[in-house]
Amino acid sequence: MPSVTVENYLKRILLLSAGNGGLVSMGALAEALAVVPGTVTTMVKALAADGLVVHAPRRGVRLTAAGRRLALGVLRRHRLVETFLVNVLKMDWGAVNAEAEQLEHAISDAVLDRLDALLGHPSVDPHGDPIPGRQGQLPSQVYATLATCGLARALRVVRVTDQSMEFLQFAEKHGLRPGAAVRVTDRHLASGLVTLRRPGGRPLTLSLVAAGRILVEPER
Amino acid sequence: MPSVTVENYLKRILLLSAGNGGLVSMGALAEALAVVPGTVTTMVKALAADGLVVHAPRRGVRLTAAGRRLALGVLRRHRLVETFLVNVLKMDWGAVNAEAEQLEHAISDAVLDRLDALLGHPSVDPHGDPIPGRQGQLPSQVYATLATCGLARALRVVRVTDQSMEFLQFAEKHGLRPGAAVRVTDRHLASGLVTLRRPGGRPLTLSLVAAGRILVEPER
DNA sequence: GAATACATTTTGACTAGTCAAAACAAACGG
DNA sequence: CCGTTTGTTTTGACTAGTCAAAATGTATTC
Ligand SMILES: [Mn+2]
Ligand SMILES: [Mn+2]
Ligand SMILES: [Mn+2]
Ligand SMILES: [Mn+2]
Repeated sequence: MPSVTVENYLKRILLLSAGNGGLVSMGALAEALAVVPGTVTTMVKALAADGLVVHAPRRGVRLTAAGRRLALGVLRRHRLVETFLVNVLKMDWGAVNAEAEQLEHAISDAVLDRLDALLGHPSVDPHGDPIPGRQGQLPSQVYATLATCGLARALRVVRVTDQSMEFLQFAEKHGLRPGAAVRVTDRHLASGLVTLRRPGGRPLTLSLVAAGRILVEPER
Repeated sequence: MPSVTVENYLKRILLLSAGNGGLVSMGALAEALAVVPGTVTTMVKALAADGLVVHAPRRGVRLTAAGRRLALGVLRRHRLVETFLVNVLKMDWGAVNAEAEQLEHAISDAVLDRLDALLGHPSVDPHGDPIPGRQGQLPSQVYATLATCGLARALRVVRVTDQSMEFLQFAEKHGLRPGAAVRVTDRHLASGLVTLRRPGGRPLTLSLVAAGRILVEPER
């Protein structure tokens, strides 16, 4: 019963509220939703009137419990759909975000439950993004990134936090998907470069910014 | 790029234009779309301005080639989605129409092609409704119905042309799905009753109207 | 502590889609 | 034929969502 627009706003607020204390600025929201800031102000006031968000004027917006519940539902649909598209339909993991952006609004609970069962109740999507549970549980473990981890340690990629097709295709090409073994051989702050090595692969150099988008955990 | 509303209008016009010479009345369209007739008149004028339909005022509306092309695309998505929901997700064939009504607007060509391949390029959906081809080919074979076929002949159900959950569950319960063997043992026009027999099943009586919703062909 | 810069909010306008109710045209029935 | 019924169109109003541009508030800088 919430509109596609409302679902997109709520999901986006949820995703952006990770960084700050849950407060999302109008500007960041406008940018992410590709609308003009004035539009966001207007919509956020409407969402606040519906009890889905709290609007602190000139400071930002945060989800209420009800808003968060809805947002997690959308996110669950999004990530289960992505998992389906990759695992069952064998689509490219760089393409599925755009597809799921539409499908997340068209999947009923009945279909979602069947999909979830078909996929074996996965806990993460193809990018390693955690899939919220049916009751909205969202495990939020903190991981190191290739920009912050220790040097020379045996690591495993757990998540790639960049939805852009270019980055994902680049990562895929170099075997940097969740589960892949990797170790950082060198990190040079002045030049902003990180060098990695994958077992049986050529050394790979990328920027600190890019490295920061790849989350890792110590091997076993 | 056509909106959900436009897609629904075009698909509905296509489905309703079967009966007449392609001309659909405003009233029938309004009824089917669950909007008021004035709304349909307004929308149809907008569709005509976009070259998707031809509006003959006070006579009706018909699809242009462009409109028909779009409508067939929506119908293809609808019926492939229904097939997926029944064949892969094992959903009830009475429930899938409502689900597909939403999903038909959210499926991209890329996803549709994969789905089509996964399903083995089916030519009909779970109700026996023909699935338009990628280039919009729509086989329109004419079938007899249980209300019009010959008596005592060995028949096979090919299609059930009623989307309502009640009818479909009723049909399912009595084994009347596409492929099922059946023969009409008696037809009584005065009372409007048709009696059938399925091999290994009890005799079943239904109204002429209901019988007319079940299309059949001669056994082999 | 002003002056300036930047983000946010407000205002006014626009589009898509809808309804209620009045006006209208065509068909029908006596 | 002429009045009545029926379906269609028109009119006016409303909601959701959006943008452009002006107004406003808060931070930053000197
Ligand atoms: Mn979306
Ligand atoms: Mn993802
Ligand atoms: Mn639909
Ligand atoms: Mn069907």
